[in-house]
Parts: sequence; C-alpha cells; structure tokens
Amino acid sequence: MLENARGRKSSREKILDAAAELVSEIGAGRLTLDAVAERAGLSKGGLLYNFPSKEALLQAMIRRMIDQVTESREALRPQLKPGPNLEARLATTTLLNMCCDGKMQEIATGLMVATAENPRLLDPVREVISETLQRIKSDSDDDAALLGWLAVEGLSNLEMHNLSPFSDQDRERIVQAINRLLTKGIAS
Amino acid sequence: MLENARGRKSSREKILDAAAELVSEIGAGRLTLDAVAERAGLSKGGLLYNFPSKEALLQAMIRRMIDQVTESREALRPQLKPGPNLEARLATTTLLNMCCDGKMQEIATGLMVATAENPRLLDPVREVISETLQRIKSDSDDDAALLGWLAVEGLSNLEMHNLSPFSDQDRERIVQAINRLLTKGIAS
DNA sequence: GCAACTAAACCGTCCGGTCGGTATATAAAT
DNA sequence: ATTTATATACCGACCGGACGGTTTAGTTGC
Repeated sequence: MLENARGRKSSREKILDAAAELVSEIGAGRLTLDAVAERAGLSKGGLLYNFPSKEALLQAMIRRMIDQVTESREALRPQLKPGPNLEARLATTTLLNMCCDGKMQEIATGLMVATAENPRLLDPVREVISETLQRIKSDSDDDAALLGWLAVEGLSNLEMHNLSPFSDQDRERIVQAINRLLTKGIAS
Repeated sequence: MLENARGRKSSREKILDAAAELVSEIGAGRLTLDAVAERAGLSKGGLLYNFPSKEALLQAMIRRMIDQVTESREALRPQLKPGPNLEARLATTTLLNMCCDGKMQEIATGLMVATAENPRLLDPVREVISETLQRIKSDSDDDAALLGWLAVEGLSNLEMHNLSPFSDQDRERIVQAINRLLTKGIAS
C-alpha cells in the first residue's frame, strides 16, 4: 500500500517521509507545514488537502511508526527459534535492529513531535507498550525478560536522542549481555 | 542556595519552578514566556530581567536538573554500603528515587523542552551521561551493571512520558530484580 | 542611588489554517 | 460528438493570532 497504481509514491507517503526527515534535521519544535510541504515537493495547500490539520499529520506519523514496529516484529517471528522469553526476544531484537536502520530516527522524531505538541498523541503508543508488556509477561518465567526489555528501551531511548555514550564495541557487548540475560536469567 | 537571605525563594527559582510546572501541564511545545511569567508571579519584564532570553531560561532548566541529580546521588553515597557495582547502584537508586518524588517530572520536562526547541541544549546532558557511564564502568566487574543502569533508564524514560504500563507491584518487582541483577549478576 | 523589578504598549516574524482558483480526468446529458 | 457537470488533487496568496523580544516610564526596598 506504499505505492499507488502507477508505482509512484503517494503524496501521503512523500509527506510523511518529509516530515520525519525534517524533524530529525531541525528538531520537533520547528516542524512547520510550510517546511514539510516544500520538502515533500508540493504546496501547503496540497499538504493540507492530504492532512486537514497539523495534528492529523502528526497522528499519521505516529500511526505509521507503530505499524512499522509491529510489521518488523512479525517479520522477525519466524526467524527466531521458539523457547523461553520468545516475546521478549522478539521485542528487544526488533527495537535493536531498528536502531541500526534509519528507521529508529523516525520513531524518535515521531515521539518527539508528539511529546512537544500534544501529549495526547502518545495515546496509541501507550497502548502498544502496554500490549507488548502483556506479551512479554505471557511467556516469561522470571523477571529477566522484563529487565532485558527495559534495558533495550533505555538503550534505544538514549540512541533516539543522540545521548548514547556507547562505542560500537560497548554496544555489541551490551546486546550480547541482554541476550544472555534473556536466555540464562539472573544469577540466584 | 535555593533561597535568598530572607528565606524566600529567589525569583530565579520561582521562574524555574513555574517553567517546569507549565511544561508538564501544557507540553513542551507550548511553553511561552508570558505563561511562565504569569505562573511565576512576576511580569514579563521581570522574567526577561532574570533570563535574558528563552534559550537562557531553557539552559538554566537543564542545568538545574543536572545539578539536582548529581546532588541526590552524592547525598545517597554515604548511605550505601561499599561493594561491587557501587556506582551503578548509586546511579540507578538515584534515578528510581527521583521517579517517586515529583522531581522526575522536572527532569522529564527539561529534556522534552530541550529536545523540542533545540537539540543542542542536550549537550550538557550528554556529558553527564557519558561521565556516569565512566563511573559505572570503573567499578563494575561484568555487564550486569550496565544492564541494570540501562533498565533503569528505560523505566524512567517510560515514566517520564507517562508511558509506563507497570502497576505498583510490577514496578516493585522490577526494582528488586534490578537490585538482584546488580548484586548477583547474570547467570552463567 | 542602584538593583530588582512592574505595567503595558508595541514590533516583527512565524505559522497554522482558509479560500478562491486551476488542471485533469471521468462521467452524464444533449 | 460536443457540451456540461462533478470529483480529485493541488496551488499559493492571504489572514489573524501567537510569541519572542524591546522599549519606556515608573516603583519599591535596601
């Protein structure tokens, strides 16, 4: 559904791409409709034709970002071997993979805009997180799964805001440690 | 230094308090000088007398928030018994305690404003985080310390944005699990 | 007499949103 | 076949309000 019949990206997609790019370049508080329109290659009128208000645009950004995470997770599912903490491993691996693509940037920017403009825009995110917690709880035996998930949340949050102090080696070690935690648990 | 000679809060403090309150009420993107002045109980002129620009106000918010975290940590230091992962235990406990006070809100709001208005405002935060990592590394034997710290980062980030899906019992269990992780490590 | 304001008008810019108009395509009416 | 109508997708000038910041003239308390 990302492309219309002619194989060209729809205006909606171009606009969402442009908005995500812009936020990561100039910051969430400086996102303007004019800038988005220019970047997307259409007029402000055209932009507002596709999204009747700035709020509608932001909602769409959040929605797309959520859908992408869900898609990635489900695409990953068949590649992981079943076992304990499967849902936690899925959730963490998905997030960690997205940090490496540019996609994480988009998640970050969406969240930043939402936080800046209108905290209510985060409602759908709240829902997804709550659902993820349920999934993780549903097939985890101890608290290691929760800790691993939280650690990934922490790491990705740092990376979102360009606050991560970790070198590549650091990060690699951390990822492995999280995997160990999810498969072996906390020492007793 | 929070109060002036007469025991009354200085205008600067009142202004910073007002700004933090406002952000958590109306969102980072809607913070205006007029609103801050009104909430702080002085005129716009008075506000701009204390902070010559909005940017200066935001910088001061970030600075105060960093100082509060550092102070809290050092106040906690004599109360923890020495041992492995002391720095990690300090860092995590400090953050977790602040989540319970209202103080966490202030940290959150500061970060939100900074992210929204001007990513450069996060520079001092980046520095503090980097320094914290060094501290944690300096006295930890394995990766458990890093994981515990990251988990707390994740938890507090969720709580900052009111995204935490955890009940009080959940949270309690998680805190205990983090402590176990920091004292006993990952199973081998 | 200086620091720390108050009060209120004002300026310039930015920005979300409106609105009249346009181009193209497809369909309906004659 | 030609006109007329309708829908879609878009353009871009413009409006009005918000907001950061300035200025000015005065006030209060040490």
